[in-house]
Amino acid sequence: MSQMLQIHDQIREMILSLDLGPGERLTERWLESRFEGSRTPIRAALVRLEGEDLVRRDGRNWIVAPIDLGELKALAEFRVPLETTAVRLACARASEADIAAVEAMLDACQAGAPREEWHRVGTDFHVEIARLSGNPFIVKAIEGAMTRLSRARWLEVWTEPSREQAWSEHRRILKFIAGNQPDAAAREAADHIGDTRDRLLRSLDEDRRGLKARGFAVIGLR
Amino acid sequence: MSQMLQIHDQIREMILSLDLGPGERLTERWLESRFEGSRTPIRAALVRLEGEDLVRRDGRNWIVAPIDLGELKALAEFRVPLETTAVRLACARASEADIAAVEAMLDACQAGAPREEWHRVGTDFHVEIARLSGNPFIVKAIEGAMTRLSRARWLEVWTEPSREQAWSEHRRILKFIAGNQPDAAAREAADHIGDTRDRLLRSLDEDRRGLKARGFAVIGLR
DNA sequence: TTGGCTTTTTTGGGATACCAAATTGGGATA
DNA sequence: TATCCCAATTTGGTATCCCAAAAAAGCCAA
Repeated sequence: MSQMLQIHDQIREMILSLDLGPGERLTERWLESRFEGSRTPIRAALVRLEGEDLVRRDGRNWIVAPIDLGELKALAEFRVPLETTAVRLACARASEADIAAVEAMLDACQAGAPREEWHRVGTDFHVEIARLSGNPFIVKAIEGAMTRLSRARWLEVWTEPSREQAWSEHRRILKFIAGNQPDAAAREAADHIGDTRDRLLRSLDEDRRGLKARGFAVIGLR
Repeated sequence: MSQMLQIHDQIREMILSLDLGPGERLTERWLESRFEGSRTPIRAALVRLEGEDLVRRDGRNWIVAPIDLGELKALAEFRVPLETTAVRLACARASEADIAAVEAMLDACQAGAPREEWHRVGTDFHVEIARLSGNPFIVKAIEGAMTRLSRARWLEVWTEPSREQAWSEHRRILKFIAGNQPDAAAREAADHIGDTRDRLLRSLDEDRRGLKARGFAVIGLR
């Protein structure tokens, strides 16, 4: 793989894991020394990351995209029609094997699993459901939405009960798809997205002092 | 504006106007001489265009993204839930002035207008409706979808009657939004997207010999 | 100390240099 | 004439180089 793609993936990973804080400035020269490559592949990686909206311009400078809490509501509003459509299509199109694979993914994440694992599976579930729809545009849109949500979900306290609730909601959605009950699956999916949004906003609101203390640029944080 | 953005916009325009044919190979050195800039800004522009899926990699080479007729169906399937949601939100949120502005845009395109004008307004209408929803993610998704449709619409015969029908369907959607009738607006929008897809596929199918003769890489063309 | 001014440094944008891999083109050979 | 092989060319990937603008650091005077 080209050096540029390696650098792109590494920076992306650092951003999504909050290793690079939201709003933090990135200089091409610092990245140059950090990744031991020249500016050419680094600049290409930055342009690419800008297209994914993980990195932005601030005047002439590069910054890690801040987290915008206002976006979280718009994002839920965006996801509802897409994911309800996705589960309906999944009912019509997904094979039993496809569904079983998603089920296995959920099973693999048990109570003792590390936080990173829960985080990843919680994102991947929605992408995989989108994939069951068979529509690549829906998949890409959900991928983008979940990526944008990803960092806020790290910030979420992500307590045991909220994990439990999300997990059981995922289960329920999948069950309705397996049972070919599109209306119920769609209703469940819409409820789940709304619940998740509320959980997220509530816990971020409770934790706002901690976020400021860590110096993260979180827009819309009172 | 930076040279890279100028070059990006110019290449983008050439692609969307079919000045650069779908599937055509682009070499960085040719673009260099064509735009009288060095490879640095051209390379950045290409990476950016790749993010918009207007340009792709073919091995080590750059090519203009081919047109995939199979995508047209998936694209309509993607647009329906988004645009029905958009018109519903527009009913709830758009001001009379906002709606009047879109109406004025339609009015500005009269019978004698050049083909380019019809093409542009036909795309912009959907983006502007999405904007009335107030949801930036819906706007961006619709922009992307309409961009991907754009070139296929040039290939469409785009006859007088089909123009007429599209125009009156647009009118009807807008009227229902102005009258705050979300259900009717949504039904109208869904029908319009389906009708457009059918018109497009039918006329592309009829015209397939002409497309091959022009050497365009059109995937899924029998 | 502080407020404005100048000088120095740093930064991103662009141009160019260099390389390795891939492609192309000829020409020798069967 | 067809085929194989090697040299020359072209291409994208990367590393540097140069520049103008912006930011930072001194620095002097009030």
